[in-house]
Amino acid sequence: MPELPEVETVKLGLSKNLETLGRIEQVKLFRKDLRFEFPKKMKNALEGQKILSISRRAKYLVFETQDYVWLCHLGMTGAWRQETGDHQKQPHDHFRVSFESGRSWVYRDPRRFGYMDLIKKGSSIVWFEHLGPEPLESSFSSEYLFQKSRNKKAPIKNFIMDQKVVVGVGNIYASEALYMARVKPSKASHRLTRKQAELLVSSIKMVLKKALKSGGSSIRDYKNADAEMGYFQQSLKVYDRAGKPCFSCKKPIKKITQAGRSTFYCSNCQV
DNA sequence: CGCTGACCCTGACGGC
DNA sequence: TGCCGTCAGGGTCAGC
Repeated sequence: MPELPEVETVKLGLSKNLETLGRIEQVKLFRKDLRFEFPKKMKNALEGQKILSISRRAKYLVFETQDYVWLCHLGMTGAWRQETGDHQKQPHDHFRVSFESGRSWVYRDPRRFGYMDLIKKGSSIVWFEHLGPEPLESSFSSEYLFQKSRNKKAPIKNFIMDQKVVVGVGNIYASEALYMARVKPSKASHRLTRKQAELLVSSIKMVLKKALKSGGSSIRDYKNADAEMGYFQQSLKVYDRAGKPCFSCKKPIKKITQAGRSTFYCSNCQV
């Protein structure tokens, strides 16, 4: 679930009525680790703090309190749930913060590929040090991608999924953007033409923006348990459509494996 | 340097 | 019905 657009949507959801949340009254860890151990100081440090803002960098949620930057990466299956009053712990609930207002946030993550970290404000955030530009910011330009891809032999799909190149392009949107730009995923990055770099950059931006727009509904749907399907079926042109006809030329969509991940493309439309 | 495969973990799904 | 293999949207790392 946690594509960049969904992390953004989670951010917006948690940001609602942030000013009426009040201080963090209690932090509860239901286990000692997710992908990594929770910071030892986490509970003590956060209790009494107030969440001042929520932002996003790459696929990290960034909670700013008076004294700390609290990071949360959702991994593959991480999700936040907002609750009011008393609630029963559900399977795979690992973490809960309760606020003065009586509201609480519960982190659930079946596969536990997510993680959290707590950094004293003013300290450098190591997790962010080697991240490339945000895909929707102007610094991610065709000129940037073109220059960056010179002398890189890696397939273009791997290249755009490399967080040092650009953040937030996941496995689904990599395939989708390459299809939109009509670029073959296996193409060596350094062989990308200027024109293709332009098309690819605008495709990445377009695909993410479109997903961002339907992101809200995707999250609502997600809670309704069956709407995730609807979201996928409506918006994805190649992902998970192996063997099905290309919407443009009707030839069957191909599925290959690159760097251990599935890639979907049209061998006729993409060059 | 770049690529593959293993790994972290659980659940869903399809085939038999 | 149930068991088993495969795969999943993220990311890192050793090893070739």
